[in-house]
Amino acid sequence: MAERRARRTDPGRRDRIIDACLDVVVAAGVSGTSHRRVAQAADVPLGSMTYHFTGMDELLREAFTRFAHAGSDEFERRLAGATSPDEARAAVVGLVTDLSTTRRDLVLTHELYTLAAREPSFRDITNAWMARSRRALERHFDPTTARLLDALVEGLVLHRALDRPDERGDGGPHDAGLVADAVERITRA
Amino acid sequence: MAERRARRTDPGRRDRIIDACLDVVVAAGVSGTSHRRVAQAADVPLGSMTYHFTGMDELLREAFTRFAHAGSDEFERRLAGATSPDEARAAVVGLVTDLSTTRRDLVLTHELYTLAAREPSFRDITNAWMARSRRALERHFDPTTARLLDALVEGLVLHRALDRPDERGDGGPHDAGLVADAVERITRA
DNA sequence: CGGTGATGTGTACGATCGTACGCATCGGGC
DNA sequence: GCCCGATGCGTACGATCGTACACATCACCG
Repeated sequence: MAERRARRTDPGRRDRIIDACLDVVVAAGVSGTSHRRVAQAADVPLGSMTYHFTGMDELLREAFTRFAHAGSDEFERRLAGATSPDEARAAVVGLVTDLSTTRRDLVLTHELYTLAAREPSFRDITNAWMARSRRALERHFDPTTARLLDALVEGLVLHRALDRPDERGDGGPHDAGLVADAVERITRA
Repeated sequence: MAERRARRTDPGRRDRIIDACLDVVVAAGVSGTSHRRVAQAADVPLGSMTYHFTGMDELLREAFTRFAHAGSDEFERRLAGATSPDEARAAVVGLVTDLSTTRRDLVLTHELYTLAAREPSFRDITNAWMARSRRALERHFDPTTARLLDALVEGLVLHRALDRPDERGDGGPHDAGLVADAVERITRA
């Protein structure tokens, strides 16, 4: 089997498993994620699962760590472009309205929070994420404002996400203005 | 078996199953919740599960509906006592600092959000919850402020909950003041 | 180029899952 | 007081799960 042998030395197999794990979580939820399903999604043999990871916990931890890093990066990237308080405010509004807008991000974020609510090891991931967000905000706002703003963003994203009854709705046309209003109120202290 | 027969006519068996379901979800997560575990926790035979509920989905839906109602009730109860804007503000601060403070509430809330993020039928539950919260807030604040306040409360509760590295920490002594500050900023428009 | 240790895989096992369905049981009508 | 339809339960089945472990395969060294 040439195909089989080709698989043997496959760098990035671990990476592919991690990515596939996130895909499966999006599709089936953590509760529906199994070694077998991830293996199939990543197109690797079942044995590879236990070879590369000690169990689902480790796999999920790595997967969500990757997801959180990507989110943090985007968060920082958007804020880094701002050179004035007004631009920073606009960037924050953009974060709420654009970011975490896909169903994928939404689902993964909540799955992560749920895990974090239960297990401290996942809370480390969310804590690191929050710390980075806050640090990025503190480059533009005082610490207290940064903290409140961070919480506000979290709540707004969450509400925007759950508010829409259908899958594709965009929360209505007034939303951008509403978010801007909120950011304004918090930051204008 | 007298014991067996006594079980036959057991009113409130359904209720007990629903309550036990929530307990199991807290302990093991939705992903670790099975008919068998809930049956054991509720001290009912396995067959009762499929007799009273068509499947886990229906059971979870009923359980979380109950949970959401309890949360809504508490939310309204606290706000109903306020007779002035200042008292309403204080009530909101109390909501953030006291409510959703237990590990149980925290875990259940996020499990619910996670389900809502994936399935519309659970989103109905969260939508109803949010609608009631907003309506309660609108008795004291204008609609826009109510909406923003609702989002802020959500974010603050979440951050307070995840912030603490250990299980029992209380988020630090400055928190009540911080929350009051945030509420002040949002409502003083 | 042949041997060998490391690397990765296939498979089989025991546990646990949801669910279907035959049967025990009981309240109410005659 | 007895039967019978409805109510609720016990059990068994097939599917799926995680995991262990013997074994195939490859890179590398002598």
